[in-house]
Order: sequence, then C-alpha cells, then structure tokens
Amino acid sequence: MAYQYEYPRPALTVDCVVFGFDGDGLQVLLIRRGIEPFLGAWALPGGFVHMDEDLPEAARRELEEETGLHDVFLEQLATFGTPGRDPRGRVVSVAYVALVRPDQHPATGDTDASEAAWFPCGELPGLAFDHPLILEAALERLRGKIRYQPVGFELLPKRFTLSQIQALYEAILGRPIDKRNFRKKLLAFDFLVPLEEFTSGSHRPARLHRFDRRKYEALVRRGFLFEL
Amino acid sequence: MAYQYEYPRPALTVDCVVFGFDGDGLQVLLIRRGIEPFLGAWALPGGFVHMDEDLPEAARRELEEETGLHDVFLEQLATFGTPGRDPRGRVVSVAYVALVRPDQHPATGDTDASEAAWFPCGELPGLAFDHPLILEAALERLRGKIRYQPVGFELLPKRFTLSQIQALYEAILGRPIDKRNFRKKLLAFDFLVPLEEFTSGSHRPARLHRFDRRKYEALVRRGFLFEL
DNA sequence: GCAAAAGTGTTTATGTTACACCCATGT
DNA sequence: ACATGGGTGTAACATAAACACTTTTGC
Repeated sequence: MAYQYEYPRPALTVDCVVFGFDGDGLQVLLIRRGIEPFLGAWALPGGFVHMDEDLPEAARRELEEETGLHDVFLEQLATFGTPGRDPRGRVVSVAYVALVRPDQHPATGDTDASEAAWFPCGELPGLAFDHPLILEAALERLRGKIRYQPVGFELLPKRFTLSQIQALYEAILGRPIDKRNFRKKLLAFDFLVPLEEFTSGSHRPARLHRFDRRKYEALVRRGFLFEL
Repeated sequence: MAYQYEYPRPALTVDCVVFGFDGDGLQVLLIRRGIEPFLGAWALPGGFVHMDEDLPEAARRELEEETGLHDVFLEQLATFGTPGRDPRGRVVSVAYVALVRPDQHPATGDTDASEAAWFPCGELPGLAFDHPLILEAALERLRGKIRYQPVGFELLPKRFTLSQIQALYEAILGRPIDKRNFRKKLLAFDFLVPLEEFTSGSHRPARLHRFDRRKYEALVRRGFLFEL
C-alpha cells in the first residue's frame, strides 16, 4: 500500500429506494430504525459499505439483511453527501433504486431485527435523515425512466395482463391512459408474448402475457428506442 | 458526536469529465498527473473530498485547482467504487460532468502545477485508473441528455449561429441532421433570440442568436418537453 | 465569377389522439 | 339478467422526414 492516503475520510453508506406495485398504486418499502440516530423512525433500508465490497454488493447485502429481499432489479440513483445530512458526522450515501415484483415481496414483518413495511407513495410517514430528498429523486428517475426503458416489467409478476401494466403506467405517470392506444403501441413493439393462460375471477378472464427480454434486447441492438 | 461510526472507511474523491466543443468535434479536458500513482499519465481532473465540503463544491474546487476553470455547468454523473479501481487502496469516486463554453476554455498549459489539455473525444490517450469507464458513462449521459434538455447551450459561446449548434448536435449524436428541419424545430421552441449581429468571414455572414433561459424555463413550467 | 457557407417551404409519410361498443364471466 | 372488467378499429390531426435552389460574402 505504497501511496495510502491518510487524511480524515467521510463515512460511506448505501441507501435503497425500493419500489413495489400492488396493482393499484406505487409503493415504497421502509424499515423502522432499530438504532440511534432516529431510533424508531421510518427510513430507507441501507447501511455502511464494507471495505472490501463493491457498492451494488453493499446495497444488496443491506437490502437482504433489513428486508429479506434478494435478486431484485437494482440501479444506482445518485450520491448524497451534503455535510450535516447525518447527525453522526460526515456520511456520504450512494443511493440505489430497487424494483421488486409482487411475488418477491416479503410479508410485512418477516425480517429478524428490523420492521419493514410497504407504504403507498402518496402516504409516506416522516423519514429519517435526508431520505425524503432521496425518495423524491428516485420517483423522478422512475417517472423519467419508465417512458423509454421497459423497467415496468420489473414491478409486475412474470405473467401479467395488459390492464395490469396499464394500471402501473398510470400509477407512475399519474395520469389516465387510453386503453386502445396503449395496447396498440405496446403490442406493436412485439416483445410481449401472449400466453394461453387467463386470469380467473368475477369477470371476463384476461389474457396473460410475459415480457420477452431477448426480443427486447435484440430490438435495442438494432437501434430501437422504446418510447411510450 | 454521540454516535460516531468508527470502522475503516473508503477514501472519497470526485472526478470531473469536462466536455468542450471547438466548432468541429466534442473534446475532453484532461490533466497530466503530477503525482503517483500513474505519474505522468493523463487523467480526469479530480481529487479528495474535504471533510467539510459538499460534493459539488469539491468538484468545483478540484476543477479550478487543476484546470483554472470556474463557473461551469456541473452535474453529478455516477459513483464508481469497485474495490481495486485505485492502487492506493479503497477509493470511491463521485464523478461529475462539466460543460464549458469556448470563451471559458483555459489556454492549454495555463495552470500552475499540472498540465491540462483538450483531446478530441475520438482520439483519447490511455487514461489512469478506471477513467476510461467514467468517460464512457459521461458520453452516454451527454448523448441521452442533449436530446431532451438544452444542455447544448452550455457548450456554445453566448452568441452563436444556427450552424454552430447544428454542428454540435451532429458531433454529439454522431450523425448528420437535416438543416431545414433542424432550424424549423429549434426555432419553433421560441427560446432562441435572433440578434442583429452577424459573423464575418470569407463567406456569407450568419446571424447570431442567444439562448433565452427565462423563456425556456417558463415553457418547462407549463409542462413542455424539449425533444430533438 | 467562383467557392463556400447561409438561408428558406412544400409535400409526403408516419405517428398520435380521440372515441364507443360488444364480449365473457360470476353472481 | 346484470354488473364488471376485457377486448377491439377507424378517422382526424399533428409531427417528422425528405428534398434543391437562391443569397451573400471574400478572394
């Protein structure tokens, strides 16, 4: 370690904004803090980065430790480091966005130490640290991203109806979408595979589809741009 | 400091990808390293974050120290922290993108300690650390961003011709653009102010324009989306 | 008068929006 | 039979793409 740098260093954490979709509204997974500072307050899952682990690894580890979630879609959002954002001293946090499918959702309260719970995006409790700021940035990113990359499929079950995905887009974009135009456009991309399976319930069964990642990626390579 | 965290911490740096435009191609400002490691190699300007400064402040400070640049457009890009990316040990770097106008360009070699120079994006020298990776991410961001936000104006002189801005878009997007369609669309946004000044030179003088940020922001507030 | 870049409209093709009714199921 | 959500096509409109010649200046 010939050139080791020896001045004081900020502490480094990761925080995850975990989005889920319950068929109706967009939701965020929060944990109740079990330690000071902000003991008992709701916060984004996250924690300190270990010296030998990469940043996404740290995010995944903290996510699993605090919420039981694993194998989720994860993407770096931004880094927050304003002095004073953490009362313990200088702490810089690399924020991630995670998207989880309903079948991956942990049952509320199924983790050991900390309590985790889903909150509808519109009814969030007060949050610790500068987490409201991070959450706002994550929402903005999601709203922007969903319009030109098919991240929505990371929030739906593997098999889903067209109405479900439309409801998801309406929830994220916050406006109603015309059913016929939405389906026309989405199906024209040709990366949705209609299945011979249907929902059952009190009404007319809806055809299930799955997202064909291969077809999507082939399109992307041919210089195609998703835009909805 | 009741809850100070006392485990080993990664070191934290900022690095800046500085883009410029010379009327022909996109360029990047690099510095020649004056210290180990990678002594003598070209690298992105950047350095360690002080304990009491915010991240953008640190980026601006390093930029001024190493290149003489100040008052530039600056935006966070992403954070790079893979173990092993710096031979001195664990160093996590928050990368920024800076856009500078030609009139702000430092004369090559006008800084004290380190040597700074512009390189065309297509003819970059070998770079220190994982800086090629950071640069690639910055280029991708710029290409994406220029299509829906008028960041291009940060790379042009305050007064510019329509041909100059077209050349900039062509350089960044890497493809030719139809002159008439480009002008029609750009002028239709109505945030370009035609001036009563013209270039002089060996050919027909071109009218100069300036970007009216107020008009642009008013449009954005009315729910308008730039798209080119 | 020639070389070089500036400037200017129209037509065609493509994509987007608006819009209303019938269908299949469970109760 | 009725309530509920699923499913389908067309016409009007708006936006994007293709395309060629004239103008002004310096040399």
